[in-house]
Amino acid sequence: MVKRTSFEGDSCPIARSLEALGDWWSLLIIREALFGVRRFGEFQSKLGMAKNILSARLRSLVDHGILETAPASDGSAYQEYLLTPKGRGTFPILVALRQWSEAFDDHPEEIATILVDRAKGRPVKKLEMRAEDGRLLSPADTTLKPRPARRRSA
Amino acid sequence: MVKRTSFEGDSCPIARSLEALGDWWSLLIIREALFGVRRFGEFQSKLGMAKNILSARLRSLVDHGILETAPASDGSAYQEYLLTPKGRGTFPILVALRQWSEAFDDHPEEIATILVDRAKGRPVKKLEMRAEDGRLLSPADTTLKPRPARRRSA
DNA sequence: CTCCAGTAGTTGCATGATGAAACCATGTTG
DNA sequence: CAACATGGTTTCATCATGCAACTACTGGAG
Repeated sequence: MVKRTSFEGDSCPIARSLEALGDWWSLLIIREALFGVRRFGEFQSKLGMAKNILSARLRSLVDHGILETAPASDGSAYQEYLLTPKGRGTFPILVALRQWSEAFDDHPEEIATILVDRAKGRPVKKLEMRAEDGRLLSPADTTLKPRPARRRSA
Repeated sequence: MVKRTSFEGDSCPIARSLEALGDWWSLLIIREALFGVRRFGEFQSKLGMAKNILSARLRSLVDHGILETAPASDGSAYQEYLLTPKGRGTFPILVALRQWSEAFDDHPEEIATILVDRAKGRPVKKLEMRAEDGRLLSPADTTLKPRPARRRSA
């Protein structure tokens, strides 16, 4: 069996995220969902992707608890795809991807939109990593520790 | 011609990021690089991936300006792969992926490591989205605006 | 009720991407 | 130079992706 290697059992949380989100279209589907897209046909026309792939991805995202299907809402007897809290929790990931493009893309003039604070209409600040006490952290200021085992004693 | 659809010309910055980072192994390679991995064989043994795929990904990451090849460093006449500033700029993306796993994974007990502040040994805070003036923003507090055209007048 | 159009998929087939292992080129060691 | 390690490329089988065609169901017009 050759199969694409799965990261499912991997102990690295990044690999585990990619197991659910790392497929070619998944994050773009979630992006559309965050914009309010709910219907199959709407995803399909906005993303311009093949319907079979969309079908497979939607099912995978539902299986991973990122989307859930709801029966209707606009009268028609079809179903729609709604983000779960877990799905909405991907927002920082999308913001990080967006900001990385904005900062490093070779052709930033081709980027059509900017993410702004709705109240002021001003661009949002870059995501910052901070310590518990609020100190700003750079990558070099961080390190990995083994996860403390959850106590099993009484 | 069938070919995987490319997001290269897409105006969405998220799609543009995924064009460079969205391949199945790319972010894990970058994760290792951020940990200090530099050599082909070291990537290969740590990630357990096929050498041909690693070779293709490394080349792609170099082409995208995320990694660069340097001639030596440890005496041997081989080359090594170093992160560029653009590559190091992916750190928030990896942190966002990690935190999403930590927050929403169905089996968080399988996650082996936690990212901590090196100085205090305490977990880093969750990434926060803030307005220019420092107000904390939720997804609903943000919206997209068309990018203001760069003035071409004299 | 019947016909027609639209929505939401599924199925089939062609092709690109991926994975495992073998092969190779170069440098390094004895 | 022979033997070995490093850093790949090539080969081939399988998986994933993409496109088109097809089906099932819904809703509305006549």
